[in-house]
Amino acid sequence: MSQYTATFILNSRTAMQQPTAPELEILKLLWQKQPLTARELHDELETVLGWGYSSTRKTLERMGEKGFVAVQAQGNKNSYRATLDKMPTLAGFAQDFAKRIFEIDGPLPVAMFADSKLVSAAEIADLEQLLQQLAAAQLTKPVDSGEP
Amino acid sequence: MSQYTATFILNSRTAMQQPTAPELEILKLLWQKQPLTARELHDELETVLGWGYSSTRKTLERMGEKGFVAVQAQGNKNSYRATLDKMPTLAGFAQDFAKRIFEIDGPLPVAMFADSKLVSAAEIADLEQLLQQLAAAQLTKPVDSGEP
DNA sequence: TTTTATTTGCGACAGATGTCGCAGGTGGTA
DNA sequence: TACCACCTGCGACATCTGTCGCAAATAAAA
Repeated sequence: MSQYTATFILNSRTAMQQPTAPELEILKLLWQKQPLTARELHDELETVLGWGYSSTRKTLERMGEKGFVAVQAQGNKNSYRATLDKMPTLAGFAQDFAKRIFEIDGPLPVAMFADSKLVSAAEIADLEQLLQQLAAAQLTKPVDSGEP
Repeated sequence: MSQYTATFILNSRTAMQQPTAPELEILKLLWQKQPLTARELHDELETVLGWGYSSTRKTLERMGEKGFVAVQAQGNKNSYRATLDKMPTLAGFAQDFAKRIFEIDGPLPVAMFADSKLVSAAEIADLEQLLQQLAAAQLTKPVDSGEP
């Protein structure tokens, strides 16, 4: 079975939000190499996002509030580590995409992820599992009536 | 060849934005049956989004400003029609998803859309074309340096 | 220990989105 | 023609995001 916990499925009431585009960029870096300081993260992101250092830090700060990353004060500087697991997060995006954009109910065929620069063969196997779980969970989920 | 114009590719400076989640919901309805009045749209959306009538109209209004829909004053009531073409829009979402989330450069395999409740076999063929174009366009596109 | 280079926390601001409510028309009906 | 139901334009407000800048704290260097 999968070594990951399917972070997204739980928590129906709080509607666990997905990371935004820039947040995902940061998470990707962290999944590659962990932990990293704000400065390190920034230096990599700069080329891609063209941000000022402050923007990077603010984003990190907000990600902390949302529980996407954990801060570790190491001496005087903080370093960050992802608290969101890679594969469940990615699977969540995939499922949401399939469902919301294309109205595909069953799990997506993992074949489509073969060319991804992000996932290894081993991870693809996990992804398959996760996608299946998510698809199943979705079918049993009652229609959200949006009551506050 | 595809009967659609690839609305998204053009327009590099203005960065043609994609519709948001609720906006897409509205577009989907319009692609199914066109034109529709605000009230008609609302009655269908209500169950899914749990919105008030005003919210629906405001969203429609903003979609008009963005050029996603066109308004037609018919007597005293307005009806709306989508100005965004279905397949190019969907293809845009797919490509963006592949690229931004999974870092897949080539075009997505169309097989994955087979189970979509949204696209017919004929449309899948078009989708394939569009995805290929988008993937190609992406490769030649220079890195965005974010200069204002 | 005084200075200098970095950090960090936090406040700010503009723009996009979700979500309403109100006031002023218009058409049909009594 | 006076009234009622429904429509439209438009202003408002709370959030979330993207993006900074500043001042206080800390570590490293002189």
